[in-house]
Amino acid sequence: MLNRAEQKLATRRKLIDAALRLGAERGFGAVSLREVAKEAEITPTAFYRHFHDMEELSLALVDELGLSLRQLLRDARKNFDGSGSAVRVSVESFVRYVSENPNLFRLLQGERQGASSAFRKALFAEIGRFVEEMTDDLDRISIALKQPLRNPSLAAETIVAVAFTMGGEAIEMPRHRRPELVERIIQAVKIILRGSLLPVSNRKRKTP
Amino acid sequence: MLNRAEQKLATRRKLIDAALRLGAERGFGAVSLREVAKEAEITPTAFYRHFHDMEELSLALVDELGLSLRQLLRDARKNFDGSGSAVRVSVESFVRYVSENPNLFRLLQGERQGASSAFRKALFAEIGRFVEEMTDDLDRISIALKQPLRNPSLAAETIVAVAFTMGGEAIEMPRHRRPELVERIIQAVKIILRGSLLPVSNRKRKTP
DNA sequence: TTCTACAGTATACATGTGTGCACTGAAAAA
DNA sequence: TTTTTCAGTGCACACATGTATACTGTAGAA
Repeated sequence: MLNRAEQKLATRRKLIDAALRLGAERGFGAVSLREVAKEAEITPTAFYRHFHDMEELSLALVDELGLSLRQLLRDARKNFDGSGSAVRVSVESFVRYVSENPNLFRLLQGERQGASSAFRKALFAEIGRFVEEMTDDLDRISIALKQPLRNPSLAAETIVAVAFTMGGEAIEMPRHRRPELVERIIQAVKIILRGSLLPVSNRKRKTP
Repeated sequence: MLNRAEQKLATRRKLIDAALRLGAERGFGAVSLREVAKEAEITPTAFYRHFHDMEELSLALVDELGLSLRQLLRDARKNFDGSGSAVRVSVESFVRYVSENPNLFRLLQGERQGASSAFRKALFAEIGRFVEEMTDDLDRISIALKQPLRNPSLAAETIVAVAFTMGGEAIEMPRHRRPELVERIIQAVKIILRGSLLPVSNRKRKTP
């Protein structure tokens, strides 16, 4: 069986999952402590054994989100075996991630505006980390392909903005139409990468 | 003085403004009917003379948003006198819009996820209209400049996604740092436009 | 085996919530 | 002038909310 610490952790998980489920539908600010407790099958007062208020729970959700985003990056890199299109593989990983973690993703996109200040700060920190990692990837790729980019960090930020925005649509879309969405995101990302390329100097072109 | 119909309209405005103010901070789902009524300085029961519930109020907010977005487009076009950079003028108009209508903009960006289904539907319809108008503008400009674009509607969608995402940061940013943000958005938009340009065929380049 | 720490329960209370009902007073219609 | 209309009020209700206080049962330390 589970020992005491494990049991406590399990209940904590239940609370986090409950908050995620309820918050994704209505927006996190509209979820009450009592609702979360009920959804997690504990009494309202037992809630305080885990979090001192809803605000603290929300910060735990952001941690959860950060973790999952790093997992996403790892998956995307793993799935890219060197052959094929890195963009396609990444976008596919991303849309799969959104499909499999709709509640976390809703948190990410929905609470940028609207939540408490501490919450927003934590959220933007996670998004910032994600953009940084993507910047590193872009740097590496552009060096490997000898296709230098003007402003890799702006390119990364732009790609993330577009992917996150368009990715949000995936959640409410019937599954069979998601491949179309994947194609559109891929096209958008390619537009951004193409627009970020430094022009190849004419000299090189003219003397093959 | 105000006649009866005007008075009623004035109170309706107060309700809408109140809802916008409160909803922008906490997320719309977290705002109660009673709060809105109090903020608008009427009794809770008088609320029902204007809207049959909070959901209906929220749809009025979306109308408000649509109106303001069309106003934004008109302003941006008006401010562009033909000289200078159309991108710069548009982005400046946009960031000014966000600065002057922070609550409407929060509604736009914050409630895509999380609100009721009818609300989201209305919201996306407005965003869709905005993207369409921008597509038309891009078409016109690219024809005027004889620089055809691959996929104007995808370009427009991408530009809107990026501008709306980055524009959201303007609200919480101290005023004096907004010019930097404007520059970053301008760069991002230019990246997208550049990436959307059809390659100039080599033939034309080689025979001037 | 006894004792203690502590996750979870039960009960209670003040306050907030949506909404029904009967009302008022003044603008507008008759 | 009299009557009607109707935005806004006051009160009342059943129910939800956050949280304080006292409790219980059991895992794990002594």
